[in-house]
Amino acid sequence: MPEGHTIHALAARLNRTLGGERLAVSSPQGRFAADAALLDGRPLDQATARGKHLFIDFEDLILHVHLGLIGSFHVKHAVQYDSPGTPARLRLEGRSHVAELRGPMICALVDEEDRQSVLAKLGPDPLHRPDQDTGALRSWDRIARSRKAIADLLLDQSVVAGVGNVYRCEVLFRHRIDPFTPGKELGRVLWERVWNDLVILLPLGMAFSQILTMQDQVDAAAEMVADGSSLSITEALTGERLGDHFERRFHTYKRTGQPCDRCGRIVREQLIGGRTLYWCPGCQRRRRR
DNA sequence: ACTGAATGTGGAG
DNA sequence: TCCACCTTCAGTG
Repeated sequence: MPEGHTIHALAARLNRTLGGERLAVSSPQGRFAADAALLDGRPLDQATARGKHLFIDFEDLILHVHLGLIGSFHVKHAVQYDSPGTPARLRLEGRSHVAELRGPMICALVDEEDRQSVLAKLGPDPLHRPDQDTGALRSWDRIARSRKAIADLLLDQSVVAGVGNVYRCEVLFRHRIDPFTPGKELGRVLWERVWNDLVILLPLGMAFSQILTMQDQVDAAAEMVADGSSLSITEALTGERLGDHFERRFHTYKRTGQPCDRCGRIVREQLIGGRTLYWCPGCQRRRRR
């Protein structure tokens, strides 16, 4: 279930529940056993997310994790140590909490040079504060030079880091953009609006552990964060509020064959950028700029 | 451009 | 019961 908001919430949660502690590290499943032994007994200094990548610093050793499509990294109270189903690739056990990693695409020990080369390949991340101001221009540099469709470019992690299939479909709908518009024909001003929207949407997704793109839900969520009374700072910053606070609703994602909630035209799907794109042919037409 | 892995799980049939 | 999938990379045409 991972787009960028999930990984950032996970990093925050690991810091809160296991940060600073010396951990019992193991690989019940076995495939990571040798490396787990190297981490065993070391302090977890810091977990950091960038795009969909997670880095966990254990002194000079760095654990690099990418969940891929089906990976999961569950953090739970140590008392509820009922490990579900298959043994975990990686198990981190602290005094109060246990984290278990299953089915990751990447789980490897790396050095600082490796980390920097991963980061160097990533575009700006709407959830990374230093990128929030500069990201629109940095990503526009890439988009403006590309003939590829904007729907394709949005999934390219070297253009924008952290956006996945749901956010791409939904943000294109929110700005009524024809997904097949070549990057170079999109227009800088329109792209800036999309970027600024992502800078709002991904942090809200992180705060609520749920992708929110319907404007009524976005407004309600933003108000709860600003309000502070209904959502604690901690919850907002760590994504501690898990799911089911909002009904799962989208404009186009997985709505093939159903009428568009704005214009009534039938939502369509098509493979682009290797993934299923959902869009409304009525709202999302090519525009002259 | 397309295919197969990693391997959990919710929703369609 | 099946299978697509909020992902990416390595390996093949």
